[in-house]
Amino acid sequence: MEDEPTTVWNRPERGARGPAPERSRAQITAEAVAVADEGGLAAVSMRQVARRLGTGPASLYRYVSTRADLLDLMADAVSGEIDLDVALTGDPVEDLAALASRAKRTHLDHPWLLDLPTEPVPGPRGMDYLEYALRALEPTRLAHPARLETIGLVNGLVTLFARTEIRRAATEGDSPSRTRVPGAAATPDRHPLVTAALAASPGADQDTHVLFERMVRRVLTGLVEGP
Amino acid sequence: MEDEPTTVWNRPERGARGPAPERSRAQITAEAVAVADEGGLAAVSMRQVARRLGTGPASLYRYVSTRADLLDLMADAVSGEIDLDVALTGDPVEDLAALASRAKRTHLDHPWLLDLPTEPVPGPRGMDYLEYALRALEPTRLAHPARLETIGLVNGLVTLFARTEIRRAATEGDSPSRTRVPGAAATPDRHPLVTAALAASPGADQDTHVLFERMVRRVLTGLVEGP
DNA sequence: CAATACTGCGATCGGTGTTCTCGGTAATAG
DNA sequence: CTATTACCGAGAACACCGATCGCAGTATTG
Repeated sequence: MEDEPTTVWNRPERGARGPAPERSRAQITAEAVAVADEGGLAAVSMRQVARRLGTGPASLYRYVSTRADLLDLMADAVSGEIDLDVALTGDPVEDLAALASRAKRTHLDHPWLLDLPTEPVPGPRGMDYLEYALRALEPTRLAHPARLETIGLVNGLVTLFARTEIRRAATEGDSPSRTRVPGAAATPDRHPLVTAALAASPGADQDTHVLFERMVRRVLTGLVEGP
Repeated sequence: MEDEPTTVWNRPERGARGPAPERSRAQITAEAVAVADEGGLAAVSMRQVARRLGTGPASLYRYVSTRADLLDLMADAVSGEIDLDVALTGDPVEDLAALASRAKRTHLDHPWLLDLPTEPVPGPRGMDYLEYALRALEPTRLAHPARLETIGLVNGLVTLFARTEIRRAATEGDSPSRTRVPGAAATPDRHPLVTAALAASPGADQDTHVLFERMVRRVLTGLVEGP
């Protein structure tokens, strides 16, 4: 009936009694991020991270009560890479669009962010991000819940475009005829439009980033000054 | 240099030589979907599915070359639950919005869809869906790549709203004070706007579905008749 | 100083995806 | 009609995973 707090963020980093811990959450998190950056999220196992830290898997559980906790820490750590020192202009659309751009950049730097099993519980860095976004929306007449939803939607657009850009970058290096992966199940008679559309999109057409910017601005203007 | 096709969809379901298989991909997929529906995606293990089919884990690899294949099959199977027999009206915005609504319904019926590690490779059912969406966009003057991107964006909105609705439904049954999970790392002094916004969003405000419909229509009108 | 509460960590448990192998079976080739 | 060939089922095993337990050692508290 009186169980412990459920997220990493309200569990104390360490107790006050025993010997000083030889490592810190930040250190472990940094190592885990490094592992994920080079080997993908699947490579982030307790054993792997422990090995790179020169310790045993069991020791990590002094700092983290589960693997999911570690993933939350990782997500929050890279959230801290988003620059929040950019001054706000006062135009909510412009400010949020710029923020979204920087957030997408972080997703491209750490593609494993999109593989996180469940949307991570925001930590202090994520809260800073949210606070910044809310400050950008301050000039608005939106109700408070609507502001949160707006930010959520922008974040959704970020992950959406980040996903397509990452996929595009990953498919880029392969031979074009072999990597018809998305059209594997397309049959020309049953799916004429699909085959036509797939055939007509060989080049990376134009920079998806400008499409992203335009999209975000359009959605934001619609939301901010609409009803 | 000459390796086998990489997706389930172009691997033959069975060979022509040996004894008839005792099961089919469809049967295994159906069982796996059932497992996921009641136990979440984590419950879908080869052993679990095999046990429910009354066989051993190794046998499943006659039908599926990896667990990821099984997940692809599952995703495509539930894609088939989206009704594609609804006649098109000729209004792309209206038709795509209606389609998106039905797609979101499917996501709510199978919440594990959002937990899929990577966006699954579309199968025949997914292709039917894509073909239908492209037919809806036929009256448009959009270029072919732009049509695919539009559909991708609508799908993104579907997953986005499905995620929030699922989360809301899951959090609904808990006591309101204990389940302040999202605000676990919010500190009132450092994040005044966040705490204010979180405090002001207790009720489920209004139906998110109408917000979804409005959002999709707005985005679509902007994309379809804009440049 | 004694009690206490912590840390590090080897050993271990139950579970996972996947492969090997082998006996049996059905379609095909000669 | 027989021999070959390619397939199917499945038991056993491998390597790895997340997580727990218990114990020796250590710093803080009373």
